[in-house]
Amino acid sequence: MTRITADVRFLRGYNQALVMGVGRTARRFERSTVVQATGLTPQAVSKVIARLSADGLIRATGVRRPGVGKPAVVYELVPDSRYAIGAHVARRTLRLVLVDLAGTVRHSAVSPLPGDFTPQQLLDALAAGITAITGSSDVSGRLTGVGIGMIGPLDHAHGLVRGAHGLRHWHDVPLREIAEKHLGLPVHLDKDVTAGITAEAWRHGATFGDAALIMIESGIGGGFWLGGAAHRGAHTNAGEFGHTVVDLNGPRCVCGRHGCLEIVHQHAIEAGDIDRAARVVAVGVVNLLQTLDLAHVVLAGADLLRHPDTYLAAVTEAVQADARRVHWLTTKVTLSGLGADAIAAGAAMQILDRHYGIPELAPT
Amino acid sequence: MTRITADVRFLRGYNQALVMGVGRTARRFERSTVVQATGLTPQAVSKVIARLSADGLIRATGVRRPGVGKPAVVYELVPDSRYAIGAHVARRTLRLVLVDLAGTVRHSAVSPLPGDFTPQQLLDALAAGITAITGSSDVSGRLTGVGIGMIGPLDHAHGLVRGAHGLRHWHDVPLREIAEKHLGLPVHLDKDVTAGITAEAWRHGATFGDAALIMIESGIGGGFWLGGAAHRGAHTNAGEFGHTVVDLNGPRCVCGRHGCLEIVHQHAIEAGDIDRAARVVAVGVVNLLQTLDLAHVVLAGADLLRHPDTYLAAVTEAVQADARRVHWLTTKVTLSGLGADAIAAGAAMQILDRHYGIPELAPT
DNA sequence: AAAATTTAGCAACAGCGTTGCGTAATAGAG
DNA sequence: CTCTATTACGCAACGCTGTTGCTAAATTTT
Repeated sequence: MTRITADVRFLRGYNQALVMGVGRTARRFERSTVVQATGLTPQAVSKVIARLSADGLIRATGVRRPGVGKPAVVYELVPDSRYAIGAHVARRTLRLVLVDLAGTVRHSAVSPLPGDFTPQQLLDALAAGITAITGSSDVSGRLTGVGIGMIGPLDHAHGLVRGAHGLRHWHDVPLREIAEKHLGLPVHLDKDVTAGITAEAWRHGATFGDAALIMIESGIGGGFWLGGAAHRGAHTNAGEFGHTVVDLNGPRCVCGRHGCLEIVHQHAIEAGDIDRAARVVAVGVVNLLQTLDLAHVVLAGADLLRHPDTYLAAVTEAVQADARRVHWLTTKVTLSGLGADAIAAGAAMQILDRHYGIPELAPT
Repeated sequence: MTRITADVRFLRGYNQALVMGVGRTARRFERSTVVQATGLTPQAVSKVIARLSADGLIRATGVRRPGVGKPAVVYELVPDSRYAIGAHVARRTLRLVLVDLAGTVRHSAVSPLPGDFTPQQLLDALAAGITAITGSSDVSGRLTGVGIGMIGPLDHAHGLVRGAHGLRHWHDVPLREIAEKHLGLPVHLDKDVTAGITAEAWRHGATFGDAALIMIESGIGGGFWLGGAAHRGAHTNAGEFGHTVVDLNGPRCVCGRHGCLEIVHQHAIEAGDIDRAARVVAVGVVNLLQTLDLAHVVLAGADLLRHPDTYLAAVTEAVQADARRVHWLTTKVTLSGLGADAIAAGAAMQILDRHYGIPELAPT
């Protein structure tokens, strides 16, 4: 991993992203808010605000009278100033969302995908769906790109699908490249779970610490947010959390090992014992906490959302039991606030992040 | 986690750190090497090299004749220009090392610690050991600080030992503060495993991708290097890898759960079955790979080093079996090249990192 | 000896946040 | 009403970064 040089443009993007982060988190903000949140000098904040205003990303919306002194100008993000489209590619469905600069899902639509669909069929479905969305909304000139979240394995850096689980026509498909050509828009390709955790990080803002998204949807996966960024691993293959062994003498899994979290969970489901299934997931989550020490755990996925309260209760209880010995070990457990849109919305936010988020210093 | 502002001093520190990284990795380097490795312009590299030379951190050491054209000046890091002391605090021993700017261990000494030692006893042992080292080596004015790697739980950001496993006198001890006062040097406090993985990252340089250090030494812990930095987790408590469940129906562990990696491993050891113990660790390592997708796994720790080849073989085999399905999933498994010095040396490197490593943008 | 090639630095420049200071807008005191 | 204290905020100059344009030096090749 060769690091890239940092020049003054990095500073510009970085501090600009800090201010945008404040704007997304707090609906309205003034200069002093930003000064406190970022540590920038008031003068620097003025300059950044001037730049962002000129680009139409934020706007003045009134004044606040603090009692004595000149009233402070109140700013707000302009949600309609930029949009991105997010796609969640699952085995049989394509979910498309339109997300604005504030992170709000403005449109959401699901369409079926042909069984064992080909790359061309996906491209056609994407193009048709995007046309439908841009036709019904006025996003002219403000669409920044398309984010695609899908099952792996894939190579995020090169936009390459190495081979999607359960799909035959997806071996070493350069999806990003052909999608950009087909759609005429910048495309970002990532694993579904990584897109999902990005959405959570966006919604929570700068206060979002290390976190994981547990996704239960025809398999169990994990998306990670560590040190202020998505963690993808050395080969964009992080998150195969369902294939960690929790029962050395357990049943054989499709991956060849015995007692994977996923197969143990599945057996409980097939036995009709949702409570036990939820407790199995809880064991896996506590394993994650022991290993990574997370501040947040977010639960998501279609199968999980069939019994959200059962899973939430089991995981919460296990996490609290684990931390009971000490007062300082606090971890929040929540359901994803975006529901079924989580992955698609996160994929869209990854596009917006490319322009208005913290610039990367270490590419690849 | 409030991010801090980035100003031009960040650029200076960042690009300087890139050049220092090249200097540590390649023993000798010239301007064109740095240009290629960092992406900086030749002129920028000249400026950075001028600054570093003025500080005595690097020096010209000759010329290379590339065939045609003006010969290139060859530079090298000046190892003796800066030193740091590293301390590895275990339950019954204190290991102190002197590390130079190149990352070489120049002195190493182990002294016993009293059973159930107190903070004051540790401070005295530290002071005595440091005096012995500085007495026998000429490090006057070039000692940058003391790094302490010890068992947790602790609070890295505030330099606070919350309570060390198995030690009674260590509850909420502000070790960094009192050690800085007692020793008159800057002190960095971190978990042993985090210090250990930092040492590996230093030795491997910029090419070191996501990695873990597995430490087996009266317990099983893990140190993580993710996204170009040490991963400590939300409460500096990451790495309790030994307390992840791998056998749902396994024996009860001291932590209250059943079938933790650590207790299953310990049972195998007690049964005299080292091979089985090693395979248990291998299962844990593969679990990590599935979750985090690592490029390197480094094995370390006193107990592991009693049977290094057995562990290395078992883990290597399990990792290769896991990756056999695909060609692109490559993970290197190695023993720590620093042996028993790994933790102490890493703690020292954390001090050097503070001055000459990549500056942090997101403190706390 | 002249040309080609490679290395390296000087000087001017653009862009960033910072500092110093002046100005605008308000509330409250006299 | 007038004056003062207070708060908000921007202009201008500055220091620092890496970048660009160009010149000079050192060596091999022709």
